[in-house]
Amino acid sequence: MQPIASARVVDVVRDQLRSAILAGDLAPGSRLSVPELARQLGVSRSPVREAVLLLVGEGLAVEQSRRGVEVARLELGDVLELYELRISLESLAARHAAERMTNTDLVALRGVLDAQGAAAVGDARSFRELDLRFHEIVSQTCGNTRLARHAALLAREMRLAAPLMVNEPWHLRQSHEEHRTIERALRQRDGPAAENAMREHLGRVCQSVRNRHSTTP
Amino acid sequence: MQPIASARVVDVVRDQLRSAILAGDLAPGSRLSVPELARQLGVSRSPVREAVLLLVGEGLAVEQSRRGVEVARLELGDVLELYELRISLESLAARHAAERMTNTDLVALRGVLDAQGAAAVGDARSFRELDLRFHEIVSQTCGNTRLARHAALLAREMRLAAPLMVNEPWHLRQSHEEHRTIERALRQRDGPAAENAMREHLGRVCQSVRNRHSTTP
DNA sequence: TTCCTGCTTTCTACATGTAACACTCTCCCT
DNA sequence: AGGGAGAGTGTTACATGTAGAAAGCAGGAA
Repeated sequence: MQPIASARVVDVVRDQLRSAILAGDLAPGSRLSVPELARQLGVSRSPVREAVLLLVGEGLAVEQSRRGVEVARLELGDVLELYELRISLESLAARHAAERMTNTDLVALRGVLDAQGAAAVGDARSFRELDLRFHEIVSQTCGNTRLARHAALLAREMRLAAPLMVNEPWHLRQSHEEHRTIERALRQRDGPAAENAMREHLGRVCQSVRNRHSTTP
Repeated sequence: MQPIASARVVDVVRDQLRSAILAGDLAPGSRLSVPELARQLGVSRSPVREAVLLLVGEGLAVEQSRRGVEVARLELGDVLELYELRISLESLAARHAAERMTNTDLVALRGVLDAQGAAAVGDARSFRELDLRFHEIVSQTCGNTRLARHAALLAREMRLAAPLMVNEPWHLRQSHEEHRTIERALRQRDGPAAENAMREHLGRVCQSVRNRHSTTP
């Protein structure tokens, strides 16, 4: 059996807070009061304080000096910054993943895409979930552990901006097709093709977010 | 006067520990015992514990589950990972910096390069210091705050690998010339040229590190 | 010698105590 | 009515207490 070192309270609290933030239960701008959270979670303040600091390190929360920590509020500019970074990092990851992915990884990736193809019709929530899984698999199999870690951080931080995303069905379907193109390149072990496909995919999504908000400010 | 919010003990401790690590006073692999450090620094364990966790978040230390935290030990593979990321991020930063740098920034950059040109002869330590400043200025003026933050983290983490670096005078001189090329592109506001120059510069440095250690393992 | 066992020491992880500070609300003075 | 003092509340930041676990060491058996 694997090491179950996650019996640590701080890890549990961090995961719970992260889930609550990403699910929207803790809205952007909410103050994260350590004593209050400790009471609600039934633990002492120490692990809560640590967990909150870790979330700050992940970019999910921001601390203003002496006034405590609050859930990060992402503007359009932040999302564009994040996309720019994701384009750079994930296209690099895709290139390496094409050379280093195992067949098991490819099967998993195909599974995610098939599920996404089935869900793509109107269920934006499931679609986004599978989108995350797709990008996560590519990033985590690139062989560069630091690249994987930074990419995961960026992807998570971006989830805070869910309300700014474009959820039109045709747009989701287009994303799905682009995912298929990326997967094809990965399966053929064509690094440059995977890199380009990933860059174009994220670039197009970024552009659509930008258009969406420049026309309806 | 500006807000002197940095009277916080945790910030002071973090800076001291970081300096000690980067200066080599705390060698890679050293255990960071919270009670011991608290005694030495004359503060309680709480801020020390927080500071240590922050350093883990920065990649300067690693925690093995339940066995505490120790200063990160960078192998050749880690350095290559870091260079790959830096190439990706800093070349992107250079492109944007070309468009967004102020004239004041350019003057500062030129100043760093002139100092580097004067120091390049045999003083590898000063040279490296100015190398850091050069890359820092470019990254910090790119206009993308997250990109700047991630680039700064990578540059700092890489300082842990000082013993693996190549310090031959001809190599330093070559780096300096490449810096000049980058600066020229930035001054001419030529984004793509700055991007390419940065990518080639870091790529060459990375390659020289790789060669150095594949021939003398 | 090598291996096992039990003790000792130290640390981590969590809990709790507390001074100083920030915000809010009330009430009084002008 | 409007503005400001001041109490009251809640928080942060740091200090300290402590159970349990891990590492190191000693000593004895094979």
